[in-house]
Amino acid sequence: MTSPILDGLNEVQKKAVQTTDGQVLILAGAGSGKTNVLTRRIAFLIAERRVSPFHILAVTFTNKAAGEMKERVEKLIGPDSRRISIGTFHAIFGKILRYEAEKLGYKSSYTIYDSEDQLNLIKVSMEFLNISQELFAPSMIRSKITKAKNLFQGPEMMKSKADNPIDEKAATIYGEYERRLQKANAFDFDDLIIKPIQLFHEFPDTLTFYQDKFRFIHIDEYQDTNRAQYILIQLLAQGHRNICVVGDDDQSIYGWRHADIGNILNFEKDYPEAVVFKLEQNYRSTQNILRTANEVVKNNLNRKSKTLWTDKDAGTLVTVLECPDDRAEARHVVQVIQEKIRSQKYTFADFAILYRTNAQSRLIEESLMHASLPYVMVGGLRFYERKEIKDILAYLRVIANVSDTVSLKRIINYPARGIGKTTLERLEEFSEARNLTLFETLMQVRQLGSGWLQERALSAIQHFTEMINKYRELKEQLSFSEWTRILIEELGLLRMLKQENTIEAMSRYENIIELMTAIGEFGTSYVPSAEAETTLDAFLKDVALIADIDQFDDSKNALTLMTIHSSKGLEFPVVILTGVEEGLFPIDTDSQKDLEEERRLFYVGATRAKKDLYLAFAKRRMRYNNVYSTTQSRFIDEIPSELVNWERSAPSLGLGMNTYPHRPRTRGGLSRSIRETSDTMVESAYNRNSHYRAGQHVEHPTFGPGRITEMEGVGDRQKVTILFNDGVERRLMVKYANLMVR
DNA sequence: ATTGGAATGTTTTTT
DNA sequence: ACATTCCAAT
Repeated sequence: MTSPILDGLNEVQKKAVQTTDGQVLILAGAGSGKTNVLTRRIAFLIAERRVSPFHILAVTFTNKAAGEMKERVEKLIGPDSRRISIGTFHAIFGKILRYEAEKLGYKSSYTIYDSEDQLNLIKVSMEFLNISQELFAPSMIRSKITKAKNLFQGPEMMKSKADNPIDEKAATIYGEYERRLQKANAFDFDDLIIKPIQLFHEFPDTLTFYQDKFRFIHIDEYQDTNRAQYILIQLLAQGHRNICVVGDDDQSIYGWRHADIGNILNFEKDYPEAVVFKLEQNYRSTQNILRTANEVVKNNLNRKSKTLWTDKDAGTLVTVLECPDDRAEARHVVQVIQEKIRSQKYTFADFAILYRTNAQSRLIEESLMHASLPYVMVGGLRFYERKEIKDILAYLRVIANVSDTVSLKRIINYPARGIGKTTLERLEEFSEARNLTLFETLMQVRQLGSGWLQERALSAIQHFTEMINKYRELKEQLSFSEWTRILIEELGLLRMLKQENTIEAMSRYENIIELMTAIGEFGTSYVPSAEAETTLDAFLKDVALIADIDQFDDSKNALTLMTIHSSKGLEFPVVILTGVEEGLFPIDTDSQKDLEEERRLFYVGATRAKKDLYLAFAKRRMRYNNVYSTTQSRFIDEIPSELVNWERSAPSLGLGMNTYPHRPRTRGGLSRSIRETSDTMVESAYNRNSHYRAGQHVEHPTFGPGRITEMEGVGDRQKVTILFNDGVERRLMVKYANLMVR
């Protein structure tokens, strides 16, 4: 059979694509084209096997991966592909819950609680149960509850399995927490997986419906699924028994999130008839990089044996950068990048700087800023988790779902309107006694107003409920972005921030504007799928399920900074792993199991590289407040020495202009505020040397002297095209370029 | 009810 | 070193 869908695939890949019926396990090493196989398989099902897109389910690990897969399938078979269900577990089953909420006693306007909301609710539950938060840390309780949920254990089962007083207490809190979640018409992240299981158990008809809908099931990154996800998929797959899972046990790095590597290791036991394909040819990296990754991961005992190979060249050696301390490491990494850009045909976007912990990004960022190199950072503090954003989202959530008590409490007195702690306490007691939601109590407070609250509080409450109700009506009449604009205006937050006029307030101000832009864009692009989600519900769901990596925009010409976890699935010509030290990477050497996961993480990081791989480590590093002496990671020792080129970092003083003995300090501390204020800071830098025009001679710290040939954009987005003396024309962001007028 | 300063915890990775 | 939370003062 010849089909353009199979073009360019190797033999194993073709077979994997064509084996559409029954159970298929695709063990796909890093860079072996597994996403390609998956998309072609889906296209093949539709185009060749004449399966309706309606009957296909594809679960990906991130929204970004889902988006890319959608795009690629559409390219192969056209717009019909839009009816395929592609998305993350959370997105797909969140949507199903939207339709089926009533059966479980929820409303379809349910709210999704993130871990901060979760923690709030756990604290409330503990207060209610009179359990000491000093003795039982709420965050510890949360992790126990979430673990139970991921193992598909309810409060009763958790209690019966508890073998110590802490677990028993946690199970009790779990029960109360569940009760309150339900009352708030809210699901937490884990519920998006386990409530569908519950739904399918309780309503066999519904299960049958979805079994019949999803006749062909695909799960990407199967090694990172957990127990609950496993159960959910088993239930669905029992219908037509067509299930294809793709994964790589060597890339299982989410054990700490209760992912169960056993799911992939035992697939053949679950399905004795399963056909297994091994994709072992790597199309991404050089031999040296691949050998490095293989040699290290080989030390793991618990794995399916496979060896990646490539027909590419040996390539350059892996470079180990030994640095005296963490600052020297950051500086050296930047020097390596500048040198490569100068001497070879590399551009900023070719580089990724990866680290084990987000905290490591700070020094690297400082170093990059100092050298005026453009970068995008994935992770860190997330946009939608910033306080000012969450405050506004809380309004939207309450307007969508007035039962959402966690959000309601967040905004009831923000901005301050005279509903204080005592008032709130009374209201909550009252709600509890009458089994009302907090909002219901607020609505009734006037009728019952027999002196139990002060008149001032009463009228404040009335104002508040009137406002919320006004917007509940307004949202039916105006467009999403129109009524949110009016809401934000009425709250007066922007005015407050402007008055404050601190750097931080300005950054918050900008963030709110950015949120409004995002709302505007969402409002115009969202196409409601008939009688399903309202625009508001859909927006809130998207926001709740967004991952850092989803927002990563690889079209910008900038270096990439992210954790190794976030880098899974991506590739870059040059990858620099930093902090490759004992105690940091591997971070925890307590148990063999954890160590093996760290080693797999190393494998993931190393195999992101196409051409050049750097491993940097520092002999001394600041953590918390102290300086610690460290040694190179055992992973470095596990690499055969003939693959390694060892470089010692130059001493930190007396170097060229790229060192920064005393970096200019903004007032007060650095670190976090840099990220938040960078726009403002850059703006002032931009104002200092703003008036560029075409024809002007300028100097760039990396590329040297050149002449401006073209200008475009304004403010932060201003770009210049410069013809440099090496004859290369480059387009740069003025914001980052740090040009000097000559 | 709001504000400011002190005490406390946090950093491993995140849907 | 930071941010959040807690507590006392106004």
